Amino acid sequence: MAQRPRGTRDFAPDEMAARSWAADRVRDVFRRFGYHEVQTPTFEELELFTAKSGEGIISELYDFEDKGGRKMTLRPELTAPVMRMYFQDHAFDPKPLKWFYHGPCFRYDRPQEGRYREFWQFGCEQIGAGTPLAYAELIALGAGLFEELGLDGVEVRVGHVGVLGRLIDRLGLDDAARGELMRRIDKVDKEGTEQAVAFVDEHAPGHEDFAALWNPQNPVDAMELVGDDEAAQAGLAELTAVWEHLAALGVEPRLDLGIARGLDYYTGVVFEFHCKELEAQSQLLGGGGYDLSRVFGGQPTPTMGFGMGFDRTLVALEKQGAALPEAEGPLAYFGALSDGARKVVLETVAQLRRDGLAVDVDLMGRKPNKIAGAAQAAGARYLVIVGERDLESGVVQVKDLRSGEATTVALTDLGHEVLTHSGGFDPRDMN
RNA sequence: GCUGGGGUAGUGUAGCUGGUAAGCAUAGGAGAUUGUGGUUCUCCUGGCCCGGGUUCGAAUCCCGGCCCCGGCCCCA
Repeated sequence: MAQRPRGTRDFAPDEMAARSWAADRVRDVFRRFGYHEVQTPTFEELELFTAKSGEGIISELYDFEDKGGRKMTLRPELTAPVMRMYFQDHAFDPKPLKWFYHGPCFRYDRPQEGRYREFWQFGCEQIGAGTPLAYAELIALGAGLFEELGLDGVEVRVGHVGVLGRLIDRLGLDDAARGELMRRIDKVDKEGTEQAVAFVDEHAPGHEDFAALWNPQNPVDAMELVGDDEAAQAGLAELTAVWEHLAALGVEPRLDLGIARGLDYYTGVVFEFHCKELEAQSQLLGGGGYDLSRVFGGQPTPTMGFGMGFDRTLVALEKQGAALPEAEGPLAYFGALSDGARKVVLETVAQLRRDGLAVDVDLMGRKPNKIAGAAQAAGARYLVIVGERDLESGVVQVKDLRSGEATTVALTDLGHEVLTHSGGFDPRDMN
C-alpha cells in the first residue's frame, strides 16, 4: 500500500470546507483592492529559480529531469513564475498591474508545524508604481486579508533594506561577518537583540550606537539614527510617506529596521506580518519592493509584492479557536421503496438539482430505516421516502430531521415549491 | 544535515518484563424488527508501518528504512 508522500497532506471534506471558505474570503479581499487572479504552471525550468536566488537553493528544490532531458523543478514559490509571465507576455500591459495568485508550492524541507513539502501560498505582485502610496496600499491589503479572516493579533512590521544596509555598511565588516550579522538580526525575534549587538561590539568596536537600531518608533525618530547619510535618509523619507498613507488607510505598522527579508533581491520597503499564536513559524506574510528586470531582461520596473502562507494562516485561525465552516449536507435526502416510486423521486431530484439545490438520493436500494440513517449521516435537513402507499394516496411525508416534525405534501407538489415552503424553510437562508 | 518523542482495524485504544484464536470501543456493510434516523438482536468487513535479525516462538527484544508530531539549521 502506497503511503502519502512525506510532508504532504490529504484534505478531508470538513477541512476542505474550511480551506475553501478561507480562500474565498482572501480572493474577495484581493478583488476589492483591484487585483486580478493569475495562474502559472506548477513546474518550471530549474533555471528560473537559480537565476533569481542562486544555485544554493537547489538542495531545497523538488528538481527533476524530464523525458526530454530538460532540467525542471516544481515551483518553490510564485514570485519568479509570475514575473516570468509578466516579462514574457505582459510587459506592456497598462500600469500599475495588480495580479494575485494562489496555488501549491513545493520545497524539499524538513516538515514542521506550519511547514510542509507541499504548501499553499497566496500572493500578489503590483507592477509599475513603486510609490510610497503603492507600498501603503499593498500593506493595507495584507492587513485586510487577516482582518477579513478574523485573525487577531497580527503585527505589521515595516522596514527598509536600504536603511539597514547603510547602517551596516558603516560598520566596515567583511562579507562573512556581514552575513553572520544579518543572520543574527534575523533572529532578534527569538533571541533578542543581544546576540546582534554583541557581535557588533566584538567585530566593529566603536559602534555601540548600533543597538539603537531597534529603538525608533517611527521613521521620523529614526532620522537621527542615520545622521547625514543621504541614502538612508531617503529611505526613511520614503517610509515616512508610507506611514502617512497607512494612517489614512487605517493600518498601524511597527517600525522594524531589522527586517532582513532573507535574501538579496529586495531593494526598498520590506514588511512582515507575524502572529504570536505560531511559535516557531510566526511569519504569516512577507514581502517588499524589488526589481527583477535584470534577471528577466526587460525595462527597469519597480515592483512590489508579498507571499502569504495559507497553511500557517489556517493553523493560526484554529489556534485562536475561530469557527470555521464544515462540509455542508444536502437540503433533502430522498429514498424510494419501489420501482414506481423511484421514477417519481428521480424526476423530483433532477428538477431540484436543476433549480440549484443540493439534494441527495439513496443509491443502495435500502430499507426505510437505513435510508433515514443515511440521511442523518449525510447531514440532510429534510427526508422524503416514497413508497407504493404514497403513490396510491397521492401524498407523502416530508420530515424535518432537525425538529423531527413531518408535514404532508401532495406528490405532485414534491418539488422546489414544496421544499421552499416546508417548515418555513427558504433555501436562500443556506448562505 | 542534526536532534527528541511516536507508529496496533477507517477512528480511538488494550496488549508491548516474548507464548494459547491480538481484546475493547466506535465506525462501515448485510439481515431481523419497525413505512421514516439515532433503541435492540445477529452476522460480516477490517489491524500489529516495511524489511532483516535473535528465538522453538516476535505486536512485544535488536538493527535498518519509511512515515507522523515537535525542536535546530534553513526559510526565496
